[in-house]
Amino acid sequence: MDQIARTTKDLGNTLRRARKAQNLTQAELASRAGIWQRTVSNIETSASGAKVDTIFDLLAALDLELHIVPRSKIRPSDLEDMF
Amino acid sequence: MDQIARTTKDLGNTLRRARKAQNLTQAELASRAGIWQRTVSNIETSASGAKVDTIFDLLAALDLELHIVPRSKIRPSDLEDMF
DNA sequence: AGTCAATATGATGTAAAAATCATAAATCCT
DNA sequence: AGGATTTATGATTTTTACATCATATTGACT
Repeated sequence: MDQIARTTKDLGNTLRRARKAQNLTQAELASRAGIWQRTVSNIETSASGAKVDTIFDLLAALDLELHIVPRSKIRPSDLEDMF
Repeated sequence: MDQIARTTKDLGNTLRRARKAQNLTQAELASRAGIWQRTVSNIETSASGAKVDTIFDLLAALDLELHIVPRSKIRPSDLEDMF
């Protein structure tokens, strides 16, 4: 169930889900990541494009990391619902 | 062999490898992605933090996508060299 | 409905990335 | 070594995110 992101919208949605899954408020996450609640909100709603560094701060605070993967690659998780 | 990125440095290295694997020059990639060779160079060398939108432009031009994954998760690829 | 917590958003100043010009430096090829 | 290609980088302008203040708005709970 790992999340795919191809746009900032995807990324915002994924970050929001991850945050909620860990029962964090935007303010709590922001303070952990060393940024502002305002910025978390902006990123989650894709109100503005973010900087990569800010995203990495958030990912670290959520114990997540990025995997860079070929789009066409068929992944095991895709096969699961294939039949 | 999918690439993990936790920092902009990781990301720059990965993007450069992907570009070379596809035999593209920075200028070619830049034009495909609708950005500047200068910017590709900056990102690959992590000379400056980039914007997420720019990264997504590059990833799309390279037919790559991001997967957001828990850091602690043990992946099959990790198991491969485990014994 | 009313309260409290959480999220969204207005405004402004600053910092930094991208655009855009250029050329220098490094790499590759024969 | 020399020439061509590729990458790095200097300088300036424009654009935009982030910081920082604040408050409005929404959502949840009793």
